[in-house]
Amino acid sequence: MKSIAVVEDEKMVAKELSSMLEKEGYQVHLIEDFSGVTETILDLRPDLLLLDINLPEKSGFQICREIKNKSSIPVVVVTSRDQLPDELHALELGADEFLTKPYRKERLLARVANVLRRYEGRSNMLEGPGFLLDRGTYTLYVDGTSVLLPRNHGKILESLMLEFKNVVPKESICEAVWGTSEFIDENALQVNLTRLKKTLGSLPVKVQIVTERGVGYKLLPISDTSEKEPEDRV
Amino acid sequence: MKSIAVVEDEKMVAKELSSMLEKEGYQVHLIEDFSGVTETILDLRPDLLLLDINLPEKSGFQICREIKNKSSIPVVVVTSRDQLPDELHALELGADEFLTKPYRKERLLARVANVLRRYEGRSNMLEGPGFLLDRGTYTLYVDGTSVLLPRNHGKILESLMLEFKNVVPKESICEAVWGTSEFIDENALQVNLTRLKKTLGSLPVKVQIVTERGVGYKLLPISDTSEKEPEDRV
DNA sequence: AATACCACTTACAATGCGTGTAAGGTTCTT
DNA sequence: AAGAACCTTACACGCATTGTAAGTGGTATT
Repeated sequence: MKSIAVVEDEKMVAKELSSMLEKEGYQVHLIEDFSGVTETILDLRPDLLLLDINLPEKSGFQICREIKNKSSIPVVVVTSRDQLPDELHALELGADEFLTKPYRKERLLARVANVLRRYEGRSNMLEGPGFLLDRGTYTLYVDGTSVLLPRNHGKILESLMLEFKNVVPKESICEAVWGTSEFIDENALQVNLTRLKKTLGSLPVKVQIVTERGVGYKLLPISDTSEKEPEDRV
Repeated sequence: MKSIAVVEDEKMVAKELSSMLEKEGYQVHLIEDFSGVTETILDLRPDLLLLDINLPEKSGFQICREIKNKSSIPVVVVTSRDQLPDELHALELGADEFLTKPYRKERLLARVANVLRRYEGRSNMLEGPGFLLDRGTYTLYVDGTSVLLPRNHGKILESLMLEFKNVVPKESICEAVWGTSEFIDENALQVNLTRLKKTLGSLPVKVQIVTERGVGYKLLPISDTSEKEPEDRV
């Protein structure tokens, strides 16, 4: 069952949306506490986000941007003002659909289904800056072409992407690659990491593996090697 | 440069659309002869189709359906009637976007850009009934999962998909797999074909390799083994 | 019905890629 | 300056993919 997070401040509308979507067979999460919306949504990991732009506390645009930055959850933006700039802005921020209130029930449902269908299959794709990683085959999509990563390279990249911008301890990576088996050889990881680095370096990928001496590794956007990013979250 | 095919019967509108899109940097193909529109479009292989629903000779819906059946060209549907059923119907037929006239220039351009961006990278994907084939790595996407085909299996499937439903002579397949080099061994193809057949058989793919005795092979949708399909096109 | 041709199956050997191991070099830190 | 952590390189093993070969099965034509 697909789950949908709904962010909407007008309670009446929220209720209506909720029941409409539930009747259609979706699992709905109404979000009414707007402090820390973004985190709430990221924790929920819904299959889709239905987002009102006009919120009391925080701009819907802001939320959209944050969600799109930190995840690849599809976003459908809803607004009461039929203002073109809003729509363009939302699409710029990565929104996948845009609807104006009042909307017809069928139209909304059709759009939602459309977006979900569009993202279908992309479910086991990890999204990075400028590239996609297929978690099943470790096919890397970058710049319109595709490259096949060897399984272990892929697993390493995968575990780094899952903690994007955060340090992943070497033990975690080993566990991800060889299963929870005890440290076979730390060097094995080392070698594979180097190989992966070389591969990534030869591709137009806007990302970089940075080693954190004594701890592990992290994946960073290129031209952002500075230490300003929050990195003390381990 | 992205190319866009425009199907629109009102000449004024067509001209306007055309210049608008060209100013934006697209290569526009205006289609004004509506006999054999579908073939014209398929021959053009545009990156996107901008399609008016209300046409004199043929229903836009029909065109949309045909294009979506025979290709994976993205379709943006435009209509003058703001009728919900139209929109739903279009989306059902696989249209990617829906716009009502009169539309704001920016909105249309934004939608077009959005759709094009969405299809980016999918450019080297071949689409079959219920699955996708990445022509770069021969990753097969089916039913939400992905499988990696060996290179030669992939090449064979690729050449069959490019002539979907039509017989591909054995020589053509050999050429596609081993280059134009002379028939190495017809048996090699035989063996690989069998292996590919087995692989496909073990996947939830709605497709089937049928051998055409003395000629070659063809790819057919499953539960359509009958001989009614046009197969004499070689 | 028999034959000849074509399609299929199976097994096996070879090639190549991915991988881990080992040894030695480099960089960082104290 | 020394030790620790990290990196590089080379090599050998193993598995998947592939082509070869030989033999079986099916079909069409006479």
